[in-house]
Amino acid sequence: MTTPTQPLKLYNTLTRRKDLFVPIAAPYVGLYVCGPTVYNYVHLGNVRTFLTFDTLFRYLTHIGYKVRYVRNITDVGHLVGDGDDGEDKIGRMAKLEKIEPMEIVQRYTNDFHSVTELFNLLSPSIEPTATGHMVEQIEAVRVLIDKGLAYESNGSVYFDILQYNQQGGNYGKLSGRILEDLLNETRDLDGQSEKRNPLDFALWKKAAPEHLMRWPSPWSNGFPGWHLECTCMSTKYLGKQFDIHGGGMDLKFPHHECEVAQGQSIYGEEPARYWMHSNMLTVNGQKMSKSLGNSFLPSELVTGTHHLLEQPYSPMTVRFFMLQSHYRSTLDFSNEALKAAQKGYKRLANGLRIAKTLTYTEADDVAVDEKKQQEIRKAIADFYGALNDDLNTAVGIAQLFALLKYINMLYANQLQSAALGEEIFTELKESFIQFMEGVLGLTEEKTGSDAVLDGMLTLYREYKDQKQYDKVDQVRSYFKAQGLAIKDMKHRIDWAYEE
RNA sequence: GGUCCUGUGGCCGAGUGGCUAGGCAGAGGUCUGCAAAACCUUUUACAGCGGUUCGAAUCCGCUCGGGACCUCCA
Repeated sequence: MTTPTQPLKLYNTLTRRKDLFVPIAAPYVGLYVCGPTVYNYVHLGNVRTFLTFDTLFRYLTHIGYKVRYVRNITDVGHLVGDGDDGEDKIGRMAKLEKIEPMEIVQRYTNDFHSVTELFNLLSPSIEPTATGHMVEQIEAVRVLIDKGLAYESNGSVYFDILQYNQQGGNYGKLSGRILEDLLNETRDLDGQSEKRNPLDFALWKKAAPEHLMRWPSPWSNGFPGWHLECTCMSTKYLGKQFDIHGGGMDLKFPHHECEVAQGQSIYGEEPARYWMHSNMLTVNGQKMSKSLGNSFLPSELVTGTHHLLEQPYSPMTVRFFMLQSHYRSTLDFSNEALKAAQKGYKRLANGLRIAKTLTYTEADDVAVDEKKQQEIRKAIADFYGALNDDLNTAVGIAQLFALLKYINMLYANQLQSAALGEEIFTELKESFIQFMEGVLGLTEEKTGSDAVLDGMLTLYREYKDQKQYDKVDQVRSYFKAQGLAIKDMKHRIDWAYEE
């Protein structure tokens, strides 16, 4: 195991600046990401967050870290509606459809997995579920009560925020909130008599008689609070304190704030050293969310059936589209932007296909082109520089296009491989393939069978030699119908992905 | 209302004090049976006003616009 040498900087929500990433125990890295609540289909906004951390996982691995990537499935505990008197989301769906809660969980977990596969998101090292960690959660509640940081009320247990701060805690430090402000804001909403303070959040909720999902506990038959599962699962698999905790911007408060308070209280240590938050995907400037009804399902995207979509877009097009922006910026979803992304992605995909076929040819009569050598070296170095700078995939992709130029030139015989020298040639080829597939997760989307295409291409060549241009055009149409174009180069004929 | 983010060329989108981001679209060229692809060249910019500075898209202030969180949310 070589020690990673890339100086990676990550924007840390805790410090509000880009911090040099130094793992607790290099080369090992612990990464925890809040996964989906499986009560409905995941939409494209959700995908953006998982894509962000997929990229982080890939890059950390690429530069030599051994990453344990934990991404949970929330299958209980989320409340519906206002405050803590709401119903469990999964339970509510189950009642609506008259099926078992775990059937709901299974259905949407399956859907989630098919979506991650669609977008080429790598599987996490561990994918724990909240229901599978009931014992740990109950134990955590007990510890908090013992420490005087939680209290029972009517069979439910709440985290005592005022007490936490009196004991030296700093509720609000992650999300940048001031406790006094929070208290002022919530004063009016009071009406939740079970709590000592409206800010207190549920660790354990007593289940109402009609509530389907319930577990026995010392306090009541009930279910755990939403924030507790992540605390229990992250620390169980990554330790009391681990390297990186990620999630969507909208989880910063209260979810992650509560996790900090819980972890600090239970273990006496801040749970994560780096907190990362990815920004929202927007539609016409507004956050994409289920509740606003402006969300796209991945399936709608691929088929182009959503009323806001003018055409289908492939998963890799979307992946490329998202990677072209920085993860901390909002990204607006529009047809025009998607169409542009589609063309950009196709060019890169062609480059990938080509790069894999390139071979080095020695030639004594070809002069070495030092300028091009330097440009290639610089593009590769700049790619790392971009990713090291808080995962700037947008700038990274710009470097990919710089490399692409040389790959295309080599392929079209506009540049001899000998002009680069074997070392640079190999670096160019290997880097491009690794950056594309390994780091950015961008792969080719094959549309036809190679054997058939090769056959058609042979025909094309024959017709061309015989100057039967009407037939030639027919073959071209055949390719075009499959989203492919024929490339006529001086030294050879091949096909390429087209829009 | 409180806290915070944001406003870049036709479109998307990087960029935090001086150096061409990039993609898409547009224009011209090389190549070609014609195209396409590829490569080369190229047009359009930093919301407005004021300030700091030798110098600002980049820092500060104000104005206007957009958004997020404060309640479930990736």
